[in-house]
Amino acid sequence: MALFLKRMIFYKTLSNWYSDNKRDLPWRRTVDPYKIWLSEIILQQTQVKQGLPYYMAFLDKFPTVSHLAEADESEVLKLWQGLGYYSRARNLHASAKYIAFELGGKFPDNYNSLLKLKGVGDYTASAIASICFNEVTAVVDGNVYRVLARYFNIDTPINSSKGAKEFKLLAQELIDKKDPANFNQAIMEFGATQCKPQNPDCTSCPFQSGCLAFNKGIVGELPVKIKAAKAKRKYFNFLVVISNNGQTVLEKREGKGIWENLYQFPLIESKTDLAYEDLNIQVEAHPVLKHKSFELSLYNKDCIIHKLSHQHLHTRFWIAKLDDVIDNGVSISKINDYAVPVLIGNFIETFNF
DNA sequence: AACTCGGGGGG
DNA sequence: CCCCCAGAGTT
Repeated sequence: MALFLKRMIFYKTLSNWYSDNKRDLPWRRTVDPYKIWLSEIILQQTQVKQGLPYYMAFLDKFPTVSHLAEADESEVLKLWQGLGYYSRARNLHASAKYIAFELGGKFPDNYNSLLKLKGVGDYTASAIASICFNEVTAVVDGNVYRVLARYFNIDTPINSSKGAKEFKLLAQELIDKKDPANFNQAIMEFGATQCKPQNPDCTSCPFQSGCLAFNKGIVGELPVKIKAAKAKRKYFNFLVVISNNGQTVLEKREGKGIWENLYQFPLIESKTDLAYEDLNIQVEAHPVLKHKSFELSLYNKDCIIHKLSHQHLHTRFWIAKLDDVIDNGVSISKINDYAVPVLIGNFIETFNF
């Protein structure tokens, strides 16, 4: 009985707040599972402001799951360029093909079926199932962790398996069974715009009297998170070849690491900062320059430091102007057709080919 | 359980 | 420098 009442009050307060404060976002004007799915994948670890233009561009180019399924992966990656976490794009495309060609175009319509899609985990399956199909499955994203940790004063680390279970269970107890779609979206919106990570607006918060963290003065200490390892330094030396017939060399990144299936200039990678002389020798001896006559120059004397969550890339670009043609080159005039990492894209934009 | 996977923005 | 973001997959 106490739980029932608590739940009632929580949702009443939340839904009132939401109806007064919700942003008008394009994916709130539809329950088309394809569009909701697309929005959820784009918004994984990505703020609305950053993801919004990509959502519009994807729907413009791929209005339905069939359009997406029939595209080449290279097209999908090109449209995803700049958004990061490129496995999302590869998995999105793979799942579109699965839906279009193996499920006959019928979009999975429940949590368990949705979970079978590549790139769809507990959060995304819950979001689509609740928003599109009114299934009572609570979402637990970064916003929900924060709101619940503060309101209920829970200090279990949110990025531990214990925390994941605990918060999922709590959210599932709190969710409004009559309107799971509205509950899920409301609690996330509340976390995103009011119960923010920094400087939450507690003075105007409708949950203030019931919020355990506020009443103990520990809002800033919650949620608790296990610290991530510090970023590692790596040293990237790219070889920008320019042939005498307007071509350069781009290589597709293979394998499991960062930027899988994106393109880059030939790369010499090292864990330590090699001495200039050693580097120069390596660049000159690189396979793509073998048996060629060229003039080598270092584009940036000071390293460009490209910062990612888990590694800092200290980068130099070497320009090799060839008095020759090259094998397997790509026209510099078509360089913008290739999906490249931001680090490469910035160079291409700045460098005057 | 720990690690990997991007890039942008805020303090 | 630190933090976070409508997380998921791999080891």
